[in-house]
Amino acid sequence: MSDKQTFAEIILPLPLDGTFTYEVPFGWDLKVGQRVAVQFGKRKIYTGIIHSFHHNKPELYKTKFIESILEEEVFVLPQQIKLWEWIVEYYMCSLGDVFKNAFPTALKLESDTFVKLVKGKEFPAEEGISKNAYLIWEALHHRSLISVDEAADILDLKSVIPVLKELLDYGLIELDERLIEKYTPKIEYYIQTEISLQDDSLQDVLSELEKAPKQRELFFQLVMRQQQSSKPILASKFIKEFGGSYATLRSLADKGIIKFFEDTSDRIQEFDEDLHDIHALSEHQQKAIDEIRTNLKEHDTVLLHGVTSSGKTEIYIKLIERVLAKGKKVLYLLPEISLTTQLTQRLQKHFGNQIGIYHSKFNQNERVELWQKTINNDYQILIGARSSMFLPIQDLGLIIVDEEHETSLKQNDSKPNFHARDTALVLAKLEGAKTILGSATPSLEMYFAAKQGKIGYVELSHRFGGVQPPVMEIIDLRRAQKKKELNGDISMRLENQIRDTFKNDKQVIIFQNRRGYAPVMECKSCGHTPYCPNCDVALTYHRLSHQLKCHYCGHSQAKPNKCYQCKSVELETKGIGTEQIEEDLLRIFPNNSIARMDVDSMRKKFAFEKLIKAFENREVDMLVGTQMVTKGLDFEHVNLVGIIRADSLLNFPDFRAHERAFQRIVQVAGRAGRRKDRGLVLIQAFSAEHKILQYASQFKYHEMAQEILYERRDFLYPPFVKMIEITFRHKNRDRCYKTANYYAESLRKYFDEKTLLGPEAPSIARMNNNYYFKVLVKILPNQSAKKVKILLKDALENLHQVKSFRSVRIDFDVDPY
DNA sequence: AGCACGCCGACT
DNA sequence: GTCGGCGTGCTC
Repeated sequence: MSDKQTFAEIILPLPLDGTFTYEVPFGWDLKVGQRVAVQFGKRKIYTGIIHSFHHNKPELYKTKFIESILEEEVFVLPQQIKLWEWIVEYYMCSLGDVFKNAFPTALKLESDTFVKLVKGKEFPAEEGISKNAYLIWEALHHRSLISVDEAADILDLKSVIPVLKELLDYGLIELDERLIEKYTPKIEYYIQTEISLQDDSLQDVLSELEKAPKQRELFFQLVMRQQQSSKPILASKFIKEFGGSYATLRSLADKGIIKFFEDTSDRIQEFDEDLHDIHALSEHQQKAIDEIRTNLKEHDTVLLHGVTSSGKTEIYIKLIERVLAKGKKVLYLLPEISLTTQLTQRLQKHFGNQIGIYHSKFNQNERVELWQKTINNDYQILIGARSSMFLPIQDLGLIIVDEEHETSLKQNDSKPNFHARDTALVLAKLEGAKTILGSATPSLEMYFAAKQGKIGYVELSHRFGGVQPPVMEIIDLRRAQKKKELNGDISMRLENQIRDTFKNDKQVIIFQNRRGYAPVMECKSCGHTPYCPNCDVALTYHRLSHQLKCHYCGHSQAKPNKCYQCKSVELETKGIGTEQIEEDLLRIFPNNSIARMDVDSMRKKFAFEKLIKAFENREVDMLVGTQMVTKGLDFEHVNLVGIIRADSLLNFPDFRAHERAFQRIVQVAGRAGRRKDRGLVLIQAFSAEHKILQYASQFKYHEMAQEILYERRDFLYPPFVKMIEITFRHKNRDRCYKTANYYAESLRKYFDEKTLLGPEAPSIARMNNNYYFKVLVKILPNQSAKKVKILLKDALENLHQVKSFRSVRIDFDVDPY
């Protein structure tokens, strides 16, 4: 027994600041990182993680005792808690927010409240007690335990608490708070028989089953199977192999001929194919590896700038092998979308079961198993998107952040708003590990850091196997339009080239930056466009479902036949999306197989994998898609890539728009001609002379970077300043603005008009019936970001002194994307 | 985030 | 009157 443990600080999965103090029951011996159950508030019980121990009795409130220890094993490592705390500080969120995001859902429990009868009590005859109370009391005679939700159902009442409270006050019922374990181990059924081929009883049984041929067949097969190997036989697999059903096996079991037994099994399938070695590295690859190693002697981080098709994966594999040989582990981070593709398969073929993959398509039970296997050191390499950096990996030696420039590495939709690349650098530092950042088009932040010598830099500009870079050609849509060389959104040049490519038995990828059919509907006579009732955005037309949908709140309605405003029936659709391009192309190429790849068509499980297989097997000639087609796909026979309208990439009201446009174009171009034949990339654009298109079409990364960096420096944008965006949200527009304004005003004394901007209404000023305002703060290089954050927090506290400001929701987004 | 408590408007 | 809607404050 440890005398240190009088009080424990507990991390709870709630969006509240800090940890909570609980008393450790006498004689308990707890460990940091263990999962415990504690009561929080009047009755709720939550799972918490032990953060630390101390004996400072809190003066301001009474502590509760820890209810129970959920298991002996530790689920969270001390270094993970350190990382969580860094995220709290840096991204200005609460520890509970991080815990909620970082920990598998199935292991974070929340209690449900049940009620049960107090024995031997009569229902009081007096008046004043309600009829509803009686109904619940009645119901409890039929079922001993009723949850609060069920009670509400019984009474068909929304607020059932007052009724239960009544019963509670009379002492008729009592509350029963239960934690329900969400993770259930997977149980599988095995079959066996005692009878073997050599047994005399075999004939007896077979003749006994004369009248049940199915049972006889299955029984016989089972006997044969057992003869061959002593491995336990999985019932489901057996049925798949020999036909029949569970019912047939059951009947055999009922007759006592076979036996069922159960066992827990892994949900995560093992990789049981043969392992392959990678082919020999090229001279350039080997040189890159040597350079990386030299760089790693001086730096903790190296940026590997390798053009598409340069064979970065093989380089990673070699580096991983070295780390594994030293007994250290590897974390391989990449954008979600690249996870489902060929890359993971390639790594698996090389490393087999040493790899654990953490995937958003895994269900909660699978995630728990992966988490457990990770902490048990079952994997040497972990691959996953953003959230895999929270896995409990011990002895981390190397982190690879592949496609480092991808903006999806930053979490935007929920708290904490962390950037996986930047957080990975901190994790590496905490663990004493090295980091490799890889990209064909590095982010300007990392490129700049490399130029300044803060991180190492290795450039690999040779494509593997002497593959030539694709030929890039810009098609001026303005000219094509004038010359009437435009068929819908497809220029004659592109159309002809597609035809040629098909003739040569090659494949085509078409990139269009927008999903859906035609994003907005417009009335031809009055110009009216239907808007979302809850948000300030035009509704998007989805042809397949014949609906108008809002991408922001999920609202959908049937496509109108008449204009809402003037009742005209002449409605047209404006703007182009993937659906419409697909339709255009199907019209032009009716004899070819065309598939669409965007969020809408890839929603189903394995839809992505299936489509990629089909394209690889050349069942599909042409792929039309959004961003998705730009990410790390490797197809041998794609010779032509078409970009429908590059302008849509350039005209974003965002300071990163140009950088991203360049990245997108170069990435999608990288899908063309990855083998012997030289690829062709056709970029259609109205602003054909745009400098970014020029740079992209000539693969002039350094020039592009130089130019954009000058602009960023002049206009105070990252990487020259750090930015924090503060979002205000409220149902009442006026109150929202006033709060944001008060907040901004209170900070003016610390900033000038160039470093404190707003409040400004965002381009979508209202979402889900909430109004939004934003304030942007820029932190100059000579300022301490830490101090600015304290300033912002203090201003928030100050703001909360005013009552009417308290109901406005305020969120910080550090390094917004 | 829950949940209680309190105030207010809408109805069996 | 009572139900349900929301604003407000608190939770170790």
